[in-house]
Amino acid sequence: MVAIEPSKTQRLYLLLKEQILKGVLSPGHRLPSEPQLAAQHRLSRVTIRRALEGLEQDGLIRRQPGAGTFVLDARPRKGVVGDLSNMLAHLVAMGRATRAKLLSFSYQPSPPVVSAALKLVDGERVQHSIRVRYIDDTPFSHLTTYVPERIGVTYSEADLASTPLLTLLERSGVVADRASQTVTATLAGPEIAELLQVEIGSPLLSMTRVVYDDHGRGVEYLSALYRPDLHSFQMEMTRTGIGAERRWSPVSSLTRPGAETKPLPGRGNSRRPSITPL
Amino acid sequence: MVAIEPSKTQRLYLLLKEQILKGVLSPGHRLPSEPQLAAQHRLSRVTIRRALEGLEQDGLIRRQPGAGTFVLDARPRKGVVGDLSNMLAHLVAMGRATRAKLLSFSYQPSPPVVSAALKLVDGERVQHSIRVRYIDDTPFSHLTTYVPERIGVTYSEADLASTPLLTLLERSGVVADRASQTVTATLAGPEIAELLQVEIGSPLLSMTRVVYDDHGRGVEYLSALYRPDLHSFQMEMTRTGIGAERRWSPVSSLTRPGAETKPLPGRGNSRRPSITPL
DNA sequence: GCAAAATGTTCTATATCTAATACAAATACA
DNA sequence: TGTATTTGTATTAGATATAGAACATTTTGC
Repeated sequence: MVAIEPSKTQRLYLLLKEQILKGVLSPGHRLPSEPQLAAQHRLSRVTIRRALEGLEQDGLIRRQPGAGTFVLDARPRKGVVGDLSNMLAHLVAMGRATRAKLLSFSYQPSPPVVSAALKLVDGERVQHSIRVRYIDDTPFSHLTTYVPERIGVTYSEADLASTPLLTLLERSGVVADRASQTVTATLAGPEIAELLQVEIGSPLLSMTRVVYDDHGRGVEYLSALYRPDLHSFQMEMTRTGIGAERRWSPVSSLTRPGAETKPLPGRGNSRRPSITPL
Repeated sequence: MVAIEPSKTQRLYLLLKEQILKGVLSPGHRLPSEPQLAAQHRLSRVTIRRALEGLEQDGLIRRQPGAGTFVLDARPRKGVVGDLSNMLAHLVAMGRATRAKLLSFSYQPSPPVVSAALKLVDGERVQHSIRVRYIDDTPFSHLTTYVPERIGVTYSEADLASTPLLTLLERSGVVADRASQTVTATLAGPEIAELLQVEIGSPLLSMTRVVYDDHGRGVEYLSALYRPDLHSFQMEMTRTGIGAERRWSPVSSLTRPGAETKPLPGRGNSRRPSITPL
């Protein structure tokens, strides 16, 4: 019984991809010839070529007969970079067309995980929904939400298909006050892969958020998956405290809808830590 | 020409491994039968079995003829959930033993990406280093850093192997003032996979951070990779503003070292928001 | 005890991966 | 203009991955 290993082709493909994206191999640089690569990695030229074909498809290299294989300008992520927490507001402000497809809508006993997070009594019922959100007709997030039944009944299936959940909640008188969110990385399974239009086994950003109202009661449990090629989670920080207590603290990341792009490192940035380190 | 993909066996193997380690499938839980899995994933039973064999070898499942396949309590080490920005300080505060292995240390012309981020003139030289950080002898982060040469010369190779880079910088009189960081998801290539002791093709949390001093000059470019089974990025937020301007704002997220719950990355972290309202 | 369902085992057949080789076409350079 | 080197293409052969099926053995549950 052998450990499960990836194919040699994929190994080489990932290796080269890594080096290119990482900048080890800079744009314009010529890769070793196929026979050379074959010798270096002790693989046949067929395998080398298959890996290069993958890179070519990714737009990472240019192959010129007779000349060689060259690294292209691997542009670092042209995607919509934004703070996941306010992303939707962002997109709307930027006038991007977003829509959500409702895949599932039901009332059911709360899964243990959700019960624990929202501090429900065991088996209490919740409103459960699964949505995929699109931006300009390309899927960019997969949202699974759980809301305590007492709150869930205040909106309908149609509401959920058209309006952000948080908006619905606040319309119902719920005061979203605090949230705790966790970001991790996962792999796309067959289902998710199809919905988000990525390959099975692709990396995904996974975010779990629990929202509490002003009484500290859990009102929403959200598990979201994002395509890392379309989004990344960005935040600004400042250095606060002194001595051993000196640490990074987040800065309120209100990204200005007008000001696209860069973290804006300008020293003249008057937007000082608008956050109170209290 | 088809995109380079991992084998179906490996795909399924990684997918299930993920779910188990993440707690989606809790210990004791019985997996669907092999024919069921085959149907769900549209694979042959042979393939299903190969993947399960891998998991069995890892000690993640127990297979009992006639009964089924069960998830074992392989909950590895308790995941250290923390804010990536202050993680190191955390760990130190918790008395965990961390050490870094220096894999590379050199002075070289700045890669274009780094030049752009740090706003260096093209070709300006930088101090480049690659480190792997261990906690209790298991690798948990892979760090690639670039520092402008004028600053880089203030510390030695030995310094870097023993002391956090930011500490070195501040010791040299650099005042780290602001930082911009971006979090995404990637896949582990062969090199990284070996260094972080994960499978090739495993998901990784990728963080890029640019640190600026009080004059707005870039002083450090950091590209870090984290194992999502050991760490996740957590933050607390509050709801601020009114009306259409109502948004999420981050809260200084100091995790209390004392609060040693059974965290576990991913879904189901029921840990109550442990912010210190100071 | 019996039937259903689960994993374990074995087999055949096909597709894909990989190696090895040969040759054509395009390019670079002395 | 050659000549060497490069990528593109094709063929052959063997190893491996995957699908599909049949059957044995163990367990569960009635």
